[in-house]
Amino acid sequence: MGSQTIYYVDAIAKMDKIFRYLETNDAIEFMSIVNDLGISKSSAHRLVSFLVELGYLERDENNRIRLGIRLFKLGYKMGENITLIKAARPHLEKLSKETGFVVHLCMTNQDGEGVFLDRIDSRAYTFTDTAIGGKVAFHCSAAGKCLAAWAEPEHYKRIVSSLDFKAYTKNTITSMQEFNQEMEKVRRLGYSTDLSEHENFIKAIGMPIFDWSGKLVGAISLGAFNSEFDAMDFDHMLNCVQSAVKDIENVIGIQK
Amino acid sequence: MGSQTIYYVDAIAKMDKIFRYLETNDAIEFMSIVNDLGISKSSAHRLVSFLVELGYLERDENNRIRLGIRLFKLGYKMGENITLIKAARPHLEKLSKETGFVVHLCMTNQDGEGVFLDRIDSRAYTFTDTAIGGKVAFHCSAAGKCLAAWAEPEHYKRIVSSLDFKAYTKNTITSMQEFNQEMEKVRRLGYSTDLSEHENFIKAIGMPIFDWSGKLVGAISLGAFNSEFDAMDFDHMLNCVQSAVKDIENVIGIQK
DNA sequence: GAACTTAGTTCAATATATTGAACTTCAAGG
DNA sequence: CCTTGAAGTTCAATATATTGAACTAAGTTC
Repeated sequence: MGSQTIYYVDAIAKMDKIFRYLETNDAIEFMSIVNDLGISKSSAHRLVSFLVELGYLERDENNRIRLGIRLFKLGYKMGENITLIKAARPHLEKLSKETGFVVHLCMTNQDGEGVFLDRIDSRAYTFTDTAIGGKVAFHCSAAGKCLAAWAEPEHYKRIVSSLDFKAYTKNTITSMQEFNQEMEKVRRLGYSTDLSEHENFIKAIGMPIFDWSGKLVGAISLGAFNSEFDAMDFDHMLNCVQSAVKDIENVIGIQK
Repeated sequence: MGSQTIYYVDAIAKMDKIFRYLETNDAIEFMSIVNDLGISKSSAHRLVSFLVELGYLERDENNRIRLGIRLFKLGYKMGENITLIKAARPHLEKLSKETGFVVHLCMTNQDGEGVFLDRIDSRAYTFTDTAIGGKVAFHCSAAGKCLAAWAEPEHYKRIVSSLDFKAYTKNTITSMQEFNQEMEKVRRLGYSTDLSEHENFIKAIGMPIFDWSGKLVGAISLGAFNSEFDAMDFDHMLNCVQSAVKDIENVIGIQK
């Protein structure tokens, strides 16, 4: 799966362990770093204290450890480098407002993986399992299918070879044959669907975003709980997504 | 000024140097890490390679080094912990739309410093010098004045003792006496102003945000170029800012 | 194609960080 | 008021990382 580690810097690896832990836990106690992450007390203490000094970690009112504002700052700076986010944001918000559904923006990162770039929550709820910056499944998500379907040939090969076909629901695509058929269908229709293939209670439509040269730059998806999704006119949803994509593509066309 | 370094972890300090460098430079060459940051080639190479493996850095098409998606992800996660951002966002956008001006959201961090949390650019321009996560000046910015004016007594003392009274323009407050007078005025009026005190060509109004218990949680500011600012009715601006603050305070009141 | 420059690699001596064990506080719970 | 556990500190032996120098490879410039 992941590329094997060739390089190694101890303090960085430990820091990364702590950050990973803090992605699933808002705040942790110092001793859980020692006990759960297997870092010795003295070096953990030094490392954490230094990271707090630099702002990468913070201590809350109960002296528990949290992610620090430095990461917020750097993450924002990183996000500014991704022009797609800025270009898409207002149109994703409009799309979410029009439909009341949850909107996701995704792109392919440099390692060829699909990642979530942005999410607009619906008025009523949010999908908490789609972490911004986190990975998008290619075989069972609407946006992921688009990223795969219009990937460059060699990239497509890499995607295909990396598929694990994990069956999240009974509708999940679990074979290469099914996947290739689905890809052809997506390319033919110009959009993708996720019909409860990742979560039993969620359906979604996905559509690719191309730049002026016709290169795939990302994909958006519009998702909702099954009952809501089924209750809405499919063509209307499709039109809404389509026009959001058009708007985004126009903005991208303007900027360098 | 800054708290002196007590703890130190070499690899982390080097990483921080690189990140700092990448805050002002979108992409850098490997040798500039060696030459400009004074990190030895062999350890720089190992460190950078490992940080790239983990996703904290990325290499672009020209093999230059950039901030990585991992920081984006962690920064987003960190931002989610700051509920004020989420609560305020839509109302800041509304305020920006109503006035056409640039809106900033600020709060005090755990070290007692003022930091920018969010910025809504106007249709026409953006203030590129206000980095999200960066520091807000207490003596020469509209939002910073509010953060100071309604700070808890011991916090206020700390703020006052940390003021350097750097004179950015001829209007900048440069003495303790002036500053204390200004603070009293701000408290009396219920809002603050920055009349070209930081940038010669920019003016702004600031207002504090309180939670249900009356505790200061942040401040917003509405800024524009002098000509635009002067052209708009002051009371109208004030009303717009006021109603945005009210809306934000209502949302904060609802959530825990 | 000769001369540079950047990037990446290797190595042994040196400098630095890690470790666990032992100890001190401090606050909470019985 | 005694006990417990989390948090923080210190230390010397051990393990690990850093360093600069020397080298390869690849790309650029003149």
